[in-house]
Amino acid sequence: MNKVTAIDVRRYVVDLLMNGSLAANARLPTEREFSEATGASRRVVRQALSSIEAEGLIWRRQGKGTFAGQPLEPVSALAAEINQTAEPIEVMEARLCIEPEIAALCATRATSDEVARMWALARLHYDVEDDEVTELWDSALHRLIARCARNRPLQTAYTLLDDTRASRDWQGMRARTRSESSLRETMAQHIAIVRAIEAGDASAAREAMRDHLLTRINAMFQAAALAGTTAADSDITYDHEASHV
Amino acid sequence: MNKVTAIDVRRYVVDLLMNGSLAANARLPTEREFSEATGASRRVVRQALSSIEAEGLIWRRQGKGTFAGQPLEPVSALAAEINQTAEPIEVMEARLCIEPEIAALCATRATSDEVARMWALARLHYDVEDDEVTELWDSALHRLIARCARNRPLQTAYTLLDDTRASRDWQGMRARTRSESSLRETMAQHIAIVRAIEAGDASAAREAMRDHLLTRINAMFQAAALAGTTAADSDITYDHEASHV
DNA sequence: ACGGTGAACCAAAACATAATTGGTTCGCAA
DNA sequence: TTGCGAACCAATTATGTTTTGGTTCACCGT
Repeated sequence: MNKVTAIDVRRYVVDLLMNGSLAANARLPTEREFSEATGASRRVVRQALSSIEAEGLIWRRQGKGTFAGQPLEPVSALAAEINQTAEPIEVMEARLCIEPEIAALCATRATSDEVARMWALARLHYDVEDDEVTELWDSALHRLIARCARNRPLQTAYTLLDDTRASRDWQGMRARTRSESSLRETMAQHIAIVRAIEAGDASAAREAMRDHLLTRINAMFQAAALAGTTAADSDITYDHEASHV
Repeated sequence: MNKVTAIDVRRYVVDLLMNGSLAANARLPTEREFSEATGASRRVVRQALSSIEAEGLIWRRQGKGTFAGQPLEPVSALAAEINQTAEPIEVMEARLCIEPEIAALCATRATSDEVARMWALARLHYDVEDDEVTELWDSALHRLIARCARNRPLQTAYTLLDDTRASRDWQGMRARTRSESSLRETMAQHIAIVRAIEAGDASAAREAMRDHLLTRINAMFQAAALAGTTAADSDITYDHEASHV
C-alpha cells in the first residue's frame, strides 16, 4: 500500500504553481483530477489545497474551481462597461493616487494571518519565463492588500483599475517593462511594503507603495520611449507627483 | 374598418404612464401585448412607442422590454450596488483617500475657465434651510474638481462615491450635520481649496481638501454621537488618518 | 403605385435546465 | 480509531429554450 500523503500532494501542486504553465485564467485542475493524478484520496488533496490556500497562493470557490493567486472582486459586468476607454498611463496615475492610501489603511487593519499571506506572495520565487505569470502573482499581492484595507468603496475603485490590466494593450507593455533587474527591484519593493504593513506603520506603507508604483510608471515611460511610436515627451520621468509634502 | 392610429396608441400608453401606478423604471407591457390590447398593428404600436421614447418618458432594450423613465447609467448602477452594503462612514473614508489626490492633480491641470467656474460655485450663498440644495451645490463643486483632474478612472471612482449622497440614510445625516456655523466653515474651506487650485499649488490643494473632508467626517461622528443609537465610540474624532506626515 | 398589415425572421436578454465543482456527511473497512 | 470512497449538498457555470425589441418582406386594399 503506497500511501500518498498530504505533503506529497502539496509538493505536487506547488511545483505546478512554480514551474508548470498555468492556464490563462490561472485555473488549476479540479480536486477530483488532482486525486486521480496523484493517486491520493480526495480528502488528502483537500488537506493539501487547504494549506496552500491558507498560505495565500491559491483560492477556491464552490462551483467555480481552484485558482492561483488572489480572487478578483465580482464587480465584473459593470466595471468592464465603465472602463472601456482607459489609457494605461491614466490607470497608473489613478493607482498612484489610490493605492498608497489603501496600503496605509491596510497597515492599520491587516490581521497577522493576512500579513503571513502577503509574505508568502512577496517572497515567491517563480520561473519568470512568462509575463502572464509575473502579472498573476504581482496582482495577487496588490489585490490582497486592497482587500485588507477593509473599505468596500475603495476596494471597488481599485477593482475598477485592476480589471483593466487584463485587457487590451497591457500585454505588450508588460513584456517591455519587465526584466531580470526590474523583477528583483519589484520584489524588494514588495517586501518593503509588506514589512511596513506588518509593522502597522501607515506612513511607511504609503511611501513604500508610492515608490513601487513610481518605479513601475517610469519603467512604462521608458518602454514607451524605446518603442518610440507613442508619447513624444515620454523621456521625462514622472515626477511632478513627487511634490508630495 | 375602425383604424387605430399611432396617436391613439400614444394616448393609451401615456395615460398608462400618468394614471397607472408605475414606479420609475417599472416595466410596461410588451409591444405584442399593446398591439393586442389596442387593436393596432405592431408597426403602429412601435411608432407610438418610438415617439414616447424620443420624448424621454420611456426607454426600450431589445430582449429586455420597455420601461418607464430613463435608463440607469452603469456608474449609477454600480453606486447603487455599493450602497446596499457600504456604511456612510466607509464612503467618507474612501473620499478622504481619493479626493485630496484629485485636488492635487486638479491644481496642476485646471484651466482658468474651470477655476472661474469653481469660484462661482464656492462663493455661492445658499440657504441653510434646504438640505437638498446645499448638497446639490456642494456636490457640483466637488464633481467639477474631480473632472478637472483629467483622469477618467479617478473621475469614475469619485462619481461612484458622490452618487451615494442621493441614497438611503445619507439624508438624515445631512440634516443633523448641517448648521449655520458649519455651513460658513464649509464655505471657507471651499474657498481655500479653490484658492490653492488657482495658485497651482498641489500640496496646498491636497491639504485643503483633507481639512475639508476631515471636518465633515468629524461632524458626522458628532451627529452620530448625538443620535446615540449607533457607534458607541463615535465621540472620538477621526484622527488616526492624521498621521499623514 | 402606394401604404399599411401581418407574418416571419434576427439578435439581445432573460429564463429554465443540466452539468460541473468545491464543500460536507456517512457507511464501511483495514 | 483512522482513512477511504461514495454519495450528497450548494454554488457556479454551461447550454438550450423562450421572450422581447428590432427588421425585413410578401401580400392586400385602396
